[in-house]
Amino acid sequence: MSKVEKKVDIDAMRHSCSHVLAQAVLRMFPEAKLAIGPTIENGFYYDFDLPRTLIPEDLPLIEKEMKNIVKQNQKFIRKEEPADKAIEFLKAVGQNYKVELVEGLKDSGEAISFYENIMPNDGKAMFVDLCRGPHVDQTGQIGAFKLMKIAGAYWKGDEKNPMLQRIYGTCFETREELDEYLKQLEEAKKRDHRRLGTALGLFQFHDISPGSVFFLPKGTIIFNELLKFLRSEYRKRDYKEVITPLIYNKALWEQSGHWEHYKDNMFLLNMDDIEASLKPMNCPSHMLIYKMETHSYRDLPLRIADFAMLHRNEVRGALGGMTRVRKFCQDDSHIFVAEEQLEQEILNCIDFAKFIYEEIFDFTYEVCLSTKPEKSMGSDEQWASAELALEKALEKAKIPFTVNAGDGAFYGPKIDFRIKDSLKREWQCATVQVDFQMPLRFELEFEGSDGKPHTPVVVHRALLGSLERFMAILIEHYAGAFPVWLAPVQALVLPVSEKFNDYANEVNKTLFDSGLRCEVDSSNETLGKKIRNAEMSKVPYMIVVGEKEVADKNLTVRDYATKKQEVMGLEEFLELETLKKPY
RNA sequence: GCCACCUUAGCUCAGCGGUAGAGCUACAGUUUUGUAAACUGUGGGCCGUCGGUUCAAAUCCGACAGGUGGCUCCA
Repeated sequence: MSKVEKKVDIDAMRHSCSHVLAQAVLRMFPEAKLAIGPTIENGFYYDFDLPRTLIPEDLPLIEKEMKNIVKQNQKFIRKEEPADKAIEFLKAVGQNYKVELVEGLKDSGEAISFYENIMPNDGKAMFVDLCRGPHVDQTGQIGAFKLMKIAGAYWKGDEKNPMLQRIYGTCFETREELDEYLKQLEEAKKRDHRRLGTALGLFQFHDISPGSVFFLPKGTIIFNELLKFLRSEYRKRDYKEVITPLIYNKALWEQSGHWEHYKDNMFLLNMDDIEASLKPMNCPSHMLIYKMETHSYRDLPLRIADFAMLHRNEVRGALGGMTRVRKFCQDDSHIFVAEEQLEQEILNCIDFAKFIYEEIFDFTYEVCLSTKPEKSMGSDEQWASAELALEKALEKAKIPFTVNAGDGAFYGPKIDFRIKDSLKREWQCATVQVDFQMPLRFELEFEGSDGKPHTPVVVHRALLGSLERFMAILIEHYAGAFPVWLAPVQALVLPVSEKFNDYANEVNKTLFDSGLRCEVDSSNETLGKKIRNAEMSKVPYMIVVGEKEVADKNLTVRDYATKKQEVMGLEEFLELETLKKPY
């Protein structure tokens, strides 16, 4: 290969690498059955049905075999076959998963193509795989790769199908890029919210209540600051907060339809010998609240907000950190509108979300519009108008979005805001959903200007989503170094030695009285150690006081973000722009 | 729920058939410190739980619990 050779297509290279993986696995396990092996972000995977389960020690052996194949510089040759011949061939070699794939393709009219690997010198056939391509020309063009992990995966992603063994790999053009990527993964692990949560004393989990967070005092501060911020916005945006029960007679869930659709995910209990449950969501409670009074068109939009804790009995395997929990709290609201107010209200929600995501937290996010699923309630006209309302609002807000056809809730279409965690996994945070069904089920009404009863439309919306999940993402976003308004400890006063403790306490009291969350580190440690401790707990401001500061009645302020130190007066410090809250 | 792996001191981890280890933390003393680790000493463990194999189990096997990575799910 010459160095001036045109850049290989990275996806073709990764896909070729997955074929090399399959060939290597087939060498080790001739009876292996191949499923699919596509490229993914930063790499590829391949699913196999193998005679035994793989162990982690297998990966280096497979990798070694792969390196041999790359060294042989086998050629990739594309061949097309009629579907019948392809099936006949695949059946002959016992590749039943591939047979199934071709059968699925048969009627699509798509050409059935195979890629064969042959030795460059004698043309000896080494491996052949059903594949759409494209591939690189020769295995020698595959750059640096590494097999990452083994996982189980259902054939065609359906849990009724047999579970296959999936091997994940990563592949880059150069060794340097691969190393850089592996380093990035290491760095990402350092900002994992579970690790930082423990290191910074924010929260813990306990075996005794899997899937539920114990917020420690410092984590509780962050949680409550988020609530304070939201409440201040609610005041401005005319939301009305309510407090609702957690336990409900099952009759409520029967009325809402959850008993039928969601019972398996609810924690059931007994109340006065009646089946009851902890609420997994707030909607029905708010329908009840709506019905507690009569409503005029003048009341609408009526925005009911609730921070009630919700319990969902998620299957154990789905739990993970604070991103997927059993007990959580949403910044939930149900907005009751007249149909003609719908589009404007959706726009209000989107503006609110945009304000939070962009101006307050500076997140990168992706927005997705989910439309009518197969199983749904309501008329096609209603769905179409709701989908149109969501689409128009997104366009007006100038938010780019993708459409996820058929992924809406059974009661209406929705807009999701998704944010990636440190490991690049996407999590749904904000959601804005239109619902025509719940108002009908609960027979909600308002009196129109015509004096007649009308049915309102409900907008379900949560902007942070679950506060637990949002906090997890915030922790990773800031790598634990929160903006001052969220920081559990905002300033730490560090006396240079015991002699200056009095002055330190005096400074601390002034800061404390002005509302700052501050502490004095009067431990018997060197200043260097105190700085180190403060740095590790990511305190935004370290205020050093010693002989000079006592004499000049001022402070030396070390800024966590900039690592710079500046001498200033107490008043001056309290005036800092960064100390201002967004509420 | 499914597949794989993991679980040792408050935290991070070593030990992997022969009487339980380190660093940090905690506590006590010395030191009085000027911007990322002062020094000395002392604590601290049913080696996740239960069962099995063995003369002997943190170590091997099994079950259970919890966690992690995937899959499925995620109103």
